[in-house]
Formats: sequence, structure tokens, C-alpha cells
Amino acid sequence: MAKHSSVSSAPPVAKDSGFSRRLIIWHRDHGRHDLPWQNTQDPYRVWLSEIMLQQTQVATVIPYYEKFLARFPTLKALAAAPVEAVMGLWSGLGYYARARNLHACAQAIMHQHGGMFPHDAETIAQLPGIGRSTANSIAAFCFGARKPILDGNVKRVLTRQFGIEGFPGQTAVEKKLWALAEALLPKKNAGIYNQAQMDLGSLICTRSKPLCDKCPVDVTCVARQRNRVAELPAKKPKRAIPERDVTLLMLVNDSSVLLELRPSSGIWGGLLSLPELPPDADAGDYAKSRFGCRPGKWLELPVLTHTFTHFRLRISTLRAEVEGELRAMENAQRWIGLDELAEAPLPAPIRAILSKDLS
DNA sequence: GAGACGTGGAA
DNA sequence: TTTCCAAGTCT
Repeated sequence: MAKHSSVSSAPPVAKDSGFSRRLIIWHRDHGRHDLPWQNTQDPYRVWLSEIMLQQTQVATVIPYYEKFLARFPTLKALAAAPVEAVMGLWSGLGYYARARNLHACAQAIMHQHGGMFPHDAETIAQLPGIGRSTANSIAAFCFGARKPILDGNVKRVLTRQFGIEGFPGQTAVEKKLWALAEALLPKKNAGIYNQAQMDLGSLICTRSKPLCDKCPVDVTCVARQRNRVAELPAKKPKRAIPERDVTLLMLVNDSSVLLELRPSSGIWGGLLSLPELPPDADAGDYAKSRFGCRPGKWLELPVLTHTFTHFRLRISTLRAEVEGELRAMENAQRWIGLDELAEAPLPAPIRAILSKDLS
């Protein structure tokens, strides 16, 4: 090949290398075809699965998806539901802004798009909770658009196949990957091609111990040629995560427990949780002035350490029985019946604390 | 444009 | 046990 003096920043992709064609052929016989959200082009179902699957493994999503769809079979039903019911079905899945955005998105489609899911990727991407990759995925799957995705699977496949160095979370690397993803798109069957990449990343080009011997694009894989499969994609630079301590109050009577609705922004946004005792506050005084109840003797429950992605939380819990009239003094306060906890929108560690102590 | 945002499975 | 990180988006 004649040496080229191109100044283009476009990735060095051989467009006729057959990458997409090989993946599509491989996918026909070796891909996943029976996941609960597959074998449909219903944008509501595809969209719901895409949101649930963000940063969440397939096996974790399946039971949530089934339960959610049974409760809200249509976009219309979801839009008409109270947001608390949506949060309750999301309880335990994490990244709760997804649930809030899901509900807002359903209402936006009902009210601003006449109840019809928009077909155009750019329009879809304007909806709450839907970014470029999710919008493209829906547009390709449901409406035949020629649009690429760039999720964790695709990033892993592309960084290895083309020897892309640098952490994919970096803007510059991600930009390069998007350009690559666009350039590799087949003329037809973008939706199947997108799925094929995810299946390859999930089944063959796995994070550890990839099955290169079974890979349909192993002969063109730069990482394999350079023996860098284990080093790509580059790891996220790690930093020490901070620790926080919190003391929660568990005020209970025979049949209910006091919970507080957390603000929509911040950790556990929009969920119900045990009220937090401010540092240096006296539990008895605080319960009386803030919740208008008279707790009995306080019992210290075992400390629970919960690790988030970005910090570690040590949770101390003070439990006390209350008697007399139970009333919420603020809009965010709720006395929740113990028989209502199963449906309540609780964070996972709070649910664990409650079920251990109240069961 | 880095950091916030959850949880649980895998190594 | 610790570390990593999974079908990303929002600010």
C-alpha cells in the first residue's frame, strides 16, 4: 500500500475488513436471542430494558424487568402511575435517577409526543434519562435507524479489536470510540449489528479470560496480535474513596415505622429512608422536636457498612419504641405500615436493616 | 468535563 | 476480603 499523508483524525479503519459482517454472521448462530426484552420491536419494552440495563448486569435486571412490565404493561400505564409506585418497583436496582427519569420520560412522550414514541434518534435523545447510546439503540432496534451504540461491551470489543489505548471513560478516548463505532456501521441491519457487538462482549470478549479461540474477529484483533488483550481496555484510574458516618433513627410502634422522603437530588434521591440524626444532636430531643413523638429507651443496632462506587458509608442505627398519636409534622415524613414495606421505595441497605430488625 | 449516582456478582 | 466494574446519563 502506498504510504499516505493523510492529516485526517479519523481512526485507521479498513471499512471493508468485514468486521460488521463477521459479527452479524456470528450472532445468528451464537448470539443471545431469548432475553425477556428481545423478539419485540415495541419501543416501550426496548426502552425499559435499556434503562434498566444501564450499568447493571443482565441477570440482575431480569426479575425487575418482569415485575415492572407486569405492573406497567404500557407506556400509558406507566405515565399515569404515581412516581412513588415506580420508585417502589425500582427499589434495590440502584441509580434511582433512572426511575425518576423513566417516569418523566413516559409523561413527556404522552404529553409532548401524543403518546407515540419518537422514531428519530436525535429526538429520542432529548428525552429524560436517554443519552446518545440508549437513543441510538432504540432507534436502531425499533425503527431501523443506522445508528451505533457505545456501551461497556462495545468499548471492550473496540478497544481490543483496534488496540485503542487509554481509559475509555476519558473524553478523548470516548470520542475516538464513537468515531470508530460510526465508521464500522454496516449499511443494513444496524440493530442486529449492535446486538451482536454486545453479545460478543458479553459471551466471548469478556473482561477476564476472553474466549479468543471462539471469536469471529480474532484474526483482525490488534490486542491479540500485540498480546495486549489482558491490558485492554485500560483500567479506570483508581482513587481512594472517602468514608462517611451516619446515624439513623428507627422509630417504631406496633404496626409502623417512621420514614422520610429523601430529596430528589443526591444519594437515594426520591426514596424513603430512615431519618438521619444530625451530628451532635440528641436523639430524644431530635425525635421530639422534629417528629413530635416520645421515644422510649434507645437500642443501638449493629453498625452496617455499605460501599457505594464513590464512598463508603458506616450506618449506625438507633431504635426506639414510640407510643401515642403518630403524625407527620412535615410533608416528607411518613409513618409506613410494616405490611407496606415490601412495596415501599427503600434503598437496599435500609431494607436490609428494617427486615433484620422488624421481621 | 470530571464527578455523582447503587448494587451485587465475579475474580 | 478486597477490588473491579456492569447494556450510561446528568450536571
